Amino acid sequence: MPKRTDRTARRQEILDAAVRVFARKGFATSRIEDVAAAAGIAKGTVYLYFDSREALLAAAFEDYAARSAALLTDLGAGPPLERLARLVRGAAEMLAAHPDHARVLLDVWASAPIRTQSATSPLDMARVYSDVRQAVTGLLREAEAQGVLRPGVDERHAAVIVGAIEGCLLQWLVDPRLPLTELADTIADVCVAGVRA
Amino acid sequence: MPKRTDRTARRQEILDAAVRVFARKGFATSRIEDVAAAAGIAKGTVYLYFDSREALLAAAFEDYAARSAALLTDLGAGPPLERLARLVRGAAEMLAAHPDHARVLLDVWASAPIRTQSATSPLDMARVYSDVRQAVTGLLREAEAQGVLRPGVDERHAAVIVGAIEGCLLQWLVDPRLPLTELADTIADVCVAGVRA
Amino acid sequence: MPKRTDRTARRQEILDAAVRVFARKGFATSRIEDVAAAAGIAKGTVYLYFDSREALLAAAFEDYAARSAALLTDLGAGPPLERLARLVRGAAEMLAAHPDHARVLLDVWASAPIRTQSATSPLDMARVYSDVRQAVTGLLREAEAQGVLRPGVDERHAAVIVGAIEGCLLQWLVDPRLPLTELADTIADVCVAGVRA
Amino acid sequence: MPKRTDRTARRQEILDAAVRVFARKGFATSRIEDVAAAAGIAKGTVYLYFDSREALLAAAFEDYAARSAALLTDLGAGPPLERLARLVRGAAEMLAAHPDHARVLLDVWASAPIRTQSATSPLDMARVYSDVRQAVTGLLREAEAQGVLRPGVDERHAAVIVGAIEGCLLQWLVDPRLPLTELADTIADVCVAGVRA
DNA sequence: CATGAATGAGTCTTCATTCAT
DNA sequence: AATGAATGAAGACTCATTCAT
Repeated sequence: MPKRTDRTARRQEILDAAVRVFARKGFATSRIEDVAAAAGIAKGTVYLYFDSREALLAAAFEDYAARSAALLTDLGAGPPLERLARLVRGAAEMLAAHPDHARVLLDVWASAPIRTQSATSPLDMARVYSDVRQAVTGLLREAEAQGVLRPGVDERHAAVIVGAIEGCLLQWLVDPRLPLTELADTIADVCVAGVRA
Repeated sequence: MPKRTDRTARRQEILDAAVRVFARKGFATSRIEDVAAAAGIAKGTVYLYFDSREALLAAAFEDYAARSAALLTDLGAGPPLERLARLVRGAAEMLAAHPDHARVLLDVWASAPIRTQSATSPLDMARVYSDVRQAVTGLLREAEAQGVLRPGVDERHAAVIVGAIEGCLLQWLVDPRLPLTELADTIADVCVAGVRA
Repeated sequence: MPKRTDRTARRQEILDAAVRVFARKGFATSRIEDVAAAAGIAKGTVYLYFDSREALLAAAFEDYAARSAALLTDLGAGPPLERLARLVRGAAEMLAAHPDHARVLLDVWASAPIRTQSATSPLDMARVYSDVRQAVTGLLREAEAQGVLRPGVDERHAAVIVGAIEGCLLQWLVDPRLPLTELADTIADVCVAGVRA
Repeated sequence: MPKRTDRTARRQEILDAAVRVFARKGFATSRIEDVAAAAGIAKGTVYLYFDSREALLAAAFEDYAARSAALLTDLGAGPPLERLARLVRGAAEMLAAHPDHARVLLDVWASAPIRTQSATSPLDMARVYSDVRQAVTGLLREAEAQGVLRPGVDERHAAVIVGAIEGCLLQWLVDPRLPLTELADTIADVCVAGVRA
């Protein structure tokens, strides 16, 4: 019942609580009241900051999408395959560093509607992956121009590299015993070795 | 001579209808009545064959798990890395051949409970992945014994290979424009090249 | 929990219960559960027969509209002003005979949206009154043709005659001490005397 | 010298805003926040001037009741039937001149509790109509004393006359295409002709 | 076996009202 | 006085599940 002034901070508190709850129970069985309780506020207060339960999931996705986009711009300098390895490791580490957010991705994936045509949804996971593939494809092209790639490498390989990351993430989410962090190097390893000349 | 179809066949009809419905709308928004309608039967009849809505999802998972296990035993003969490539391609093709079942995996993943320790759930996706990783690890060991592997390859690489498949599946599910079938060779390509000596 | 077969009868039972409840408490404060309780069924059952709380009000209105339309066709024979008197009395008696339905009209009126243009609403009270005015206008025209009307009578007088009925109804609804039935003759009296040559 | 306006004026501003809002959306769907927004103030401020949402409706009714009472005292001089016609026209014109207030009457009517016995409510519409009927009855008695009434006219006719006004108002509220102002003369016409000797 | 009417627990969401600032 | 963040009671509606027919 305190009168908070920083709407943004309060919003983030609620979102963090939501991610925590969604991660524990899954989105499907998480009630708004659970989120409110986790945030230490009343049910109705959640609605002052988010339009609906869905909006909480969408906001969580936005957080992820933003972090994901940031990865693509912080690759530093160096040979393209080195930057690729950095990108792969960065992604794995980012996911491992935010396990609750990562767990919520399962729900984001599941709530992705069948996208026959285009249609932009609030949970445009397709766009995120497309962007990452673009970035990887760019790095592969650079490497190819430098002659360090074996022939026949194309954007499909970008999909496989992105897939390797997400697939390891998935296995880790489904079975936390899998050491995602330790896997980061291996992913980079396989991916780079898999395309190098 | 049962009436029209025996109990097992009718059960499978219902399950197929459920998979169809779950694939279109997602498990969360699919109602028992939708499944019944898709199967051309009444709501109550579903309960004569399945204990609950959850049981339908579990049964769909079982179908997948069985097909997945089958993949591991039909690798034929030949050099281990060839069999590995066959396994990878087989998995991708199996998934692409059953798009509705594949879509339901999104819901299976999302309904995976947090599994701190062991705990066997009706949706033991962890077990499935573990089995596949075991198989891949076996092939890698064989290859290693034959000296065709570069040094340092271990069971982590198995996780990455499995991850590449599942991650491509995921991207395809989230964005059907991605050509999963065409990707099969590329996945095998990268995975094998990524571990070969 | 009995298994009823006559859907129409059950629907009418629920609607009757709803009218009873709405009449006692007003639509605004009547909960679906109240209606269900009055009908001796569970809350959810109401929704098997009506889409929403609003739909119950709309259905109650339909009952009224139908009864109202019936009034316009059962005027029998005789001089037009006699038939007009019969119409007026019939309306008053019909309303008095169904006090609960009449009370619900207050809520129907209040829920009539502002109808700037045309737009057909499920509660088209405007249409009902328009129809009655048409009928009254028809009778007045007949009377005029027979020369029994004083000059200058037009469709406005129809509105006033309809108004007299509805206005008495309103006063009765707001203050049940007013004897609507006794008023029927007076309304007919004033209306006929007010237009006669 | 109060800040900008004194308490009474501010209260009236809010009430006017409320009437505007209630007229557009109906009382049932009007939220306090809507009223505050229409008045250009914050939600909480409304409560400094009105105890509750209901109190706003009651206050709107009071305004109407006061205007209605005023009608009864400004009839000027002249023959009683002339004053009656003036009263009828005055009522219709008053209502037409304040369409928002008139629209709110629909909600006032609908919120009238079932009044089995007496019971004074904050929305005593019964009292208002009773008072008007008294006034009309007074005029009719005067006319009767002057021998200008046909025999048999009593207080029931007063109810019909009041009913004619309110019923026309109702039709206009439900269907704004009806020209209430033009109807004023017709109402007076029918009512006077309906009772004159 | 099959049906589908009935149930009622479960949740989202709204919004009148309060009160700390 | 004014504000608007916070509250939480209230209620519409859904739908998995049951069971009488």
